[in-house]
Amino acid sequence: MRIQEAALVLVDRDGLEGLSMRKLAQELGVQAPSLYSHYSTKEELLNDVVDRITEGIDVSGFKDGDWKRGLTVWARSYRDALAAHPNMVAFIASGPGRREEALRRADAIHGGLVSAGWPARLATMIGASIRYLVVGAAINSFARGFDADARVYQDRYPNLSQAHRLPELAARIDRDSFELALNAFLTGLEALYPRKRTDSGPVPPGPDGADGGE
Amino acid sequence: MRIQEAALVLVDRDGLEGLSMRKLAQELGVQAPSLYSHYSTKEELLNDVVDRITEGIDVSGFKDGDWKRGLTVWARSYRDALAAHPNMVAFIASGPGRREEALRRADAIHGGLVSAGWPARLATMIGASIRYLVVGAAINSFARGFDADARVYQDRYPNLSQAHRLPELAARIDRDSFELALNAFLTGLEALYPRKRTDSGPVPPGPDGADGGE
DNA sequence: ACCTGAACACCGTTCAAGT
DNA sequence: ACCTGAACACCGTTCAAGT
Repeated sequence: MRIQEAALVLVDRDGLEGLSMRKLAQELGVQAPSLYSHYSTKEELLNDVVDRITEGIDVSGFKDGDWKRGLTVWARSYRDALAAHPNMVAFIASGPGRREEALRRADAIHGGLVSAGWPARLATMIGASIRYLVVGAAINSFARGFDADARVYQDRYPNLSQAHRLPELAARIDRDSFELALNAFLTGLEALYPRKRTDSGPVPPGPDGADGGE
Repeated sequence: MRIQEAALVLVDRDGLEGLSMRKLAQELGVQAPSLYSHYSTKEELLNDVVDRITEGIDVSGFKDGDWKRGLTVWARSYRDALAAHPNMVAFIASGPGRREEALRRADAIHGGLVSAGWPARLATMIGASIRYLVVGAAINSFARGFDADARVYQDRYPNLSQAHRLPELAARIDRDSFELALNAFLTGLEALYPRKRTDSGPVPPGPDGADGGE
């Protein structure tokens, strides 16, 4: 749909609160109420935009029962997808998480972990943990909002030749911190729940019926 | 200030977008423009509310160089502070992080890690990782927004007697996932950077001057 | 120093009416 | 099925004026 694309362009350029139905309509050469012929609400439109972004997330890394690789591929592509549209992160994160594409992918993750031998309850918690890291990293990004705050950093680092390098430094810190967090989490997970290579088959489900629908 | 308290009550009750200057003024028995005698902007008022929430975060757990305990105390009280005001989380997270109380506490964490023997660069990354976990957990909370979505869950779990227990189940999954993530991260951190008990003294700073001001 | 009424430039959304 | 103009009930914020 052309509407979603125009909306995403506007959000990327002007921020989330820079998107109004009137401005979006103008960009499309139309009046604002016309948009309600296609979407019954602004939120519905934004949810479609989120679905479009979510489509780029790669959950196919679970081949051969390699859950560590599956999680790493997922986490990195998830983070990349959010980092590509930083102004959408707050909306994506604060939503109730009931979006179609997100649900489909969450199911794939859960399935990948379970068939790699993790009990359902732990699979749910592991999926949640990775989401914490990805969303937290995307939203707490040091590089994000840097431009708006440039003066503060210049005060801290009065050396001008350093100041103009701060954006790339911030991006590096963000990426390194995320990789450290992901790496340490996966390493710790293996240490806390050691498993023989031979019991990689499916495990009987636990007694808990509700694992959160994650 | 009475204004902040009233604002926080309104946000807790009606959500972040349920707070308007007009409604806040009405709650205080005053007209909206009067508020601008105390705050020059709505955002400035909200930042003060955030500072008030942040005051409850405990960064005092670093005594005796026990960095693992320091981080755990910090992370849990940080999470508790956010969970107490879920409607504020999106604003807290999306902000540029230039708030006074938050900065003071970030400095304390960094100092605690460095005097426990961590190099400055790693200390920055560890602090960022914990923030990812806490903010991600607070914003991706399964319990948050549950009420608004009750029907979806009832469809998934048509058993009524289970349905009314879902809020507590969700809260449990949230807490367990957070504890798993925190525990695995700290365990993995120790595994990736093993250190003798004897070199717990301060370590000479690395060659990198800018660690992000975290 | 604090408050007020009136106003400005915006919002999301509805609705009757047009094609 | 899609679009329009007009309107409704809101916003954050400014400003001259009052005490």
